[in-house]
Amino acid sequence: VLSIRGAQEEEPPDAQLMRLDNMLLAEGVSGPEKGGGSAAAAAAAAAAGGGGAGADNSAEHSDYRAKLSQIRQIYHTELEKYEQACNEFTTHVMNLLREQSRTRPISPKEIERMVGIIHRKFSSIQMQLKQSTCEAVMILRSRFLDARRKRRNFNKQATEILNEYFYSHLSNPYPSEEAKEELAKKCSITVSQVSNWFGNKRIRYKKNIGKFQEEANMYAARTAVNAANVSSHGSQANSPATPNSAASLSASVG
DNA sequence: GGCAATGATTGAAA
DNA sequence: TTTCAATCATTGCC
Repeated sequence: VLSIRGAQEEEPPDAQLMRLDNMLLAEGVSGPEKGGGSAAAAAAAAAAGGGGAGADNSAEHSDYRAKLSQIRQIYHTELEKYEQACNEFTTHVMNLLREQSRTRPISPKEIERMVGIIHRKFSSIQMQLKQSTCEAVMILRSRFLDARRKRRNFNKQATEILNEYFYSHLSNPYPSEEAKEELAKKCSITVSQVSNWFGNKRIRYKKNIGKFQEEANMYAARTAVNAANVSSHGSQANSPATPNSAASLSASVG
């Protein structure tokens, strides 16, 4: 009675095992040879491709699949090994008991108990295997999904647009949500990429203003030239920009 | 291969 | 929630 109660109180006995099994099945590690795995990989690839380009997605996808199938292979050979070892050990113990039965009476219940103990031992080992396999898959997935690993530099035009905004708003380089959306559209990047860029730019500029001085001068001059061109073309009527600031900027520079 | 530049992430602070 | 500051991971130049 004690042992039964103990077993029941030891949390759910195989709830964790079921969780592991479900996960391995979902990831395509323990399922049928092909199909489930590629589905999971495709889902992961789709999740990873949210950012931007995604043209070289198939290469990464196949890389992910290759690594997953490696994990899968190791998992299966290990599992098979344990099963074989379990069977061998069980028959070995059975033989011993059979031999012992010549010298002492051995009840079927005792044999059953022995087999149960052996199976429990081996299934706990299998559980460890499943757990470490799950961990390996999780690590693989997190690496695959980590956007830092497939970072691409923005193209020159995008960087120029962002820098232009930054240096022409140097006193308050915090674009509004609308401004971010517009910049994102112009640069063909996402709004969060714009936010990241400004976050990085602000902190790096602040940390080393001297290093960015040349760049700042260049963009200030360019902005001034643009402002001068706009005013010389007499397009004040359809220009929503504040004429005061533009005028003062162009006056002070040129 | 070493190194600086750069985009992304993370946790704390505002 | 947004921003800051530190850090990670990759890119690209030498």
